[in-house]
Amino acid sequence: MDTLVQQVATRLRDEGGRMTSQRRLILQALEELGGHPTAEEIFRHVSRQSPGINLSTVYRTLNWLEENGFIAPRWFEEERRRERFEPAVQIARSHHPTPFHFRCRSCNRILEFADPRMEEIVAQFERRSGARVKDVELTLYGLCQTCAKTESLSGTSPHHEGFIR
Amino acid sequence: MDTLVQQVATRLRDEGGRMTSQRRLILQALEELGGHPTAEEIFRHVSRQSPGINLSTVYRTLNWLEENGFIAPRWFEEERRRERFEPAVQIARSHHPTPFHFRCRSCNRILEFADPRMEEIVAQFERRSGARVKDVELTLYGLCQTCAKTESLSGTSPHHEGFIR
DNA sequence: TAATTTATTGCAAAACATTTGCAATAGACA
DNA sequence: TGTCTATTGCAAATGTTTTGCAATAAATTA
Ligand SMILES: [Mn+2]
Ligand SMILES: [Mn+2]
Ligand SMILES: [Zn+2]
Ligand SMILES: [Zn+2]
Repeated sequence: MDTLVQQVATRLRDEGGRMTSQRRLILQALEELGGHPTAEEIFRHVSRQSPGINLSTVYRTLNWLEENGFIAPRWFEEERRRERFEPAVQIARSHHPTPFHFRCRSCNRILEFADPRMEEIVAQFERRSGARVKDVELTLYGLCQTCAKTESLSGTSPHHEGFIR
Repeated sequence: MDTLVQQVATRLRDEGGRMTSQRRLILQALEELGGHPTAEEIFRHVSRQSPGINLSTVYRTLNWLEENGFIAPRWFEEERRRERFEPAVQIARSHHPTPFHFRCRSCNRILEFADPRMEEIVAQFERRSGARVKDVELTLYGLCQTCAKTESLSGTSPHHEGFIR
């Protein structure tokens, strides 16, 4: 049990599912793309290998992978309707390795980080509220190092290029 | 300059806009509803007063209020497409009074909280990454006190009622 | 107060991301 | 190789938000 495809195949077999060529391609796309690709991006990637594949197949597969803990979706503010799926690099972990994100409002670059102090913040909230916290979503928005520099040079934001998506 | 309607009217006048009966109703709805209403909920609320009002008018007004810093949108995970607007209780502040949220996955109740330690977490991220952080979004998900109790009594979640929406 | 200007509205249609019903296809297993 | 049925492709539906446009009504002017 090593590659993503194999792990998924095993889980699939356990519940009477089938490993198909489409699912194999989508899993490879997740590994090759990394980062936080959208369903659309994954679709375009697999379409190069296999032009016949359908967008709804991508959605169905992504949903199954999510329900089975292989990937996790993320949402970033204005992108109201776009889902970005965590790469399936750390498989079968329900929690993200470095769960927190920073997103540059100028170039859309995403940085990941972790901070042990979050744990105490959550613990205190639980004590005070009586609630039981299962998941934590922390996202910072602003300008990445590169964009912050460009910004300060040219006065009011010239919306420079260098986009990631 | 005291009520929300008056503040908005002033801003409107400053930029050649007009205070309409529809906008007045929507602003009253924001005050009366409080919490984190959706566009749809605001629409239903104003429709009771004035059945002729149109959903797109609600959206257009909400967008204008957002662009002008009177309200702020929030997104909560699975509700992929629903926007919840912060009430306009604290007007003309670009930052939310208590910026962090907890949302119960069982009853959808939302609790708000603040924690001064977040500031140091953000500051450290800025130092290490070189990025400039403008906004912080922290959302916790889990079970509120009430739902946590019910849950523990009855074994596997019976998805009890008492919904907020 | 009436006329003028044009921002705003209601309406219907479009946009956009995602889901779903269904008949055809193709994995898995005997 | 044949059987069973999970999965696919396709087209249509869904749910939310936006947009074009002619009609309406705030605000300003005469
Ligand atoms: Mn990530
Ligand atoms: Mn809030
Ligand atoms: Zn940047
Ligand atoms: Zn609850």
